[in-house]
Amino acid sequence: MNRLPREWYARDTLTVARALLGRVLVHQNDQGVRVGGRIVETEAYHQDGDEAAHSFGGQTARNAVMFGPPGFLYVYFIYGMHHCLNVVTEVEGVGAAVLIRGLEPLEGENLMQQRRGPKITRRQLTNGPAKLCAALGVAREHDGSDLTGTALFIEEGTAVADTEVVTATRIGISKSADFPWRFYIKGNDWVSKR
DNA sequence: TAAAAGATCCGCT
DNA sequence: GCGGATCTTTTAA
Repeated sequence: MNRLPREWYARDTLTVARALLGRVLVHQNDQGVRVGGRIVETEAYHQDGDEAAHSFGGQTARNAVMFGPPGFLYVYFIYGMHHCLNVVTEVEGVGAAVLIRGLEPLEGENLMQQRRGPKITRRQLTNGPAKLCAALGVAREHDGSDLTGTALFIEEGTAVADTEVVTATRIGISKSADFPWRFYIKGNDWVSKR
């Protein structure tokens, strides 16, 4: 399966957020063990006019990766106990990224279960941004990882038809909350509901 | 130097 | 459905 090239990410953030649905996010360790899943829910964040974005108001030490070149991973720590995983978009200098909110498990489910705990159902493994981060074993040390590299990458998978895509407002934010910048696959079990 | 808010999840009611 | 856990980042004094 081919990995998406860097120029694929160097486009309009909303376009990339929509196009990421159906792609496969994979984390492969040194032993070649793969853990991955199909992206079923995303949210776009952009520095222009989007008060909810970390990049709104300019570059800081935390959000520096968002302003870097596209095709890299932006991981941040939130609420004192959770990590969230983003894909950097647009050309270098623009602070924009796409939050991955939902993943359908495809590979390495045993390892996911191990990381998430024994009482977790299959659907609870990855139906939320912090959950999929834990399931994939992604944390702050992966902030700034190259998505065109060999450890963390996104394969092209299968694009999703427009009839299967739902556009909605974003979740869990208080500012710019009415922007329809959330995309998910209709009826999929791993979309974080609400 | 301190304080408050935050792109969340889980367990209890 | 509601609130607690828990800590990093940012902003203000």
